Amino acid sequence: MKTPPPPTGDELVLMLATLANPHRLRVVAALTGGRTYVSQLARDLGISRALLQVHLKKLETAGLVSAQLEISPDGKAMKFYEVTPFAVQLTPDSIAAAMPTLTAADPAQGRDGEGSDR
Amino acid sequence: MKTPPPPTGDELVLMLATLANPHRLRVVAALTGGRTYVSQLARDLGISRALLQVHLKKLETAGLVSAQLEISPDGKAMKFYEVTPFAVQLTPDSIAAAMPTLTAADPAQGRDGEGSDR
DNA sequence: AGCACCTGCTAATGTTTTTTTGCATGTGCT
DNA sequence: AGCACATGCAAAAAAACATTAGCAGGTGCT
Repeated sequence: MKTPPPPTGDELVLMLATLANPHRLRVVAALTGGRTYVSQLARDLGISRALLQVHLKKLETAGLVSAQLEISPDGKAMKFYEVTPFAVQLTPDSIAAAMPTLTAADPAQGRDGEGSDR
Repeated sequence: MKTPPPPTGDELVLMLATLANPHRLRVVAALTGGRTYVSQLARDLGISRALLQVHLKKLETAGLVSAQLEISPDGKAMKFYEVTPFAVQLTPDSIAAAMPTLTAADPAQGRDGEGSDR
């Protein structure tokens, strides 16, 4: 088996920012136990559907979960979610390695504001 | 060598929330190349000292970096920072494993608000 | 004394998240 | 028709975070 391709700096921040939330971590954990549909997941986690949907959308945007809309035998439209099998190693070095691909406002450009600070 | 102890749910969120910021990631990356003092680091990264200090404080609170105040031979007080050699594997399973120790507002307690949603 | 560096803190401001509320739509069953 | 479930979206309120600006204090050198 080979190591999964390391994320770019931007992907890394997005991933970290997405996982840096209790609700979203719980969602990932819950889905690790198997796929489910929105309403059911909301009941399992004890949060409102509206809130859960927002979190699911962010997780999906970060590519941490994926969804597929299915029609249950009794005609109900249900959206099932499942986790994406991601794997990222977080260490000072892995972070340093991702920095060159971080495009977030890089101050090391024209801006300069030191000197008369005191 | 053995695997470092997995973080608790709370430590995990704190760590993720702390790293989920471009500036802080750059700080970690910069320190990976060796320790430095605040003002120098601010110049290297091209950001204000005030801003850097705030970020350093958060990184330190999360235990990702540590500092030691030193007096340079010419009498200047300088605060050196260095990275903590952390290592966390981020996968659906590692996250699920940390959930039982996540104390952030756990809806699955007394609260109950389903039923008349529509 | 005045300048160059170093550190630290806070109040105020701007921005971005997070959560709630409310409304719309659709199917099946009684 | 009315109830139970499912989905989706968006505006508005609340809370958390990021950044700036300004002030304080200290050492050494010219």
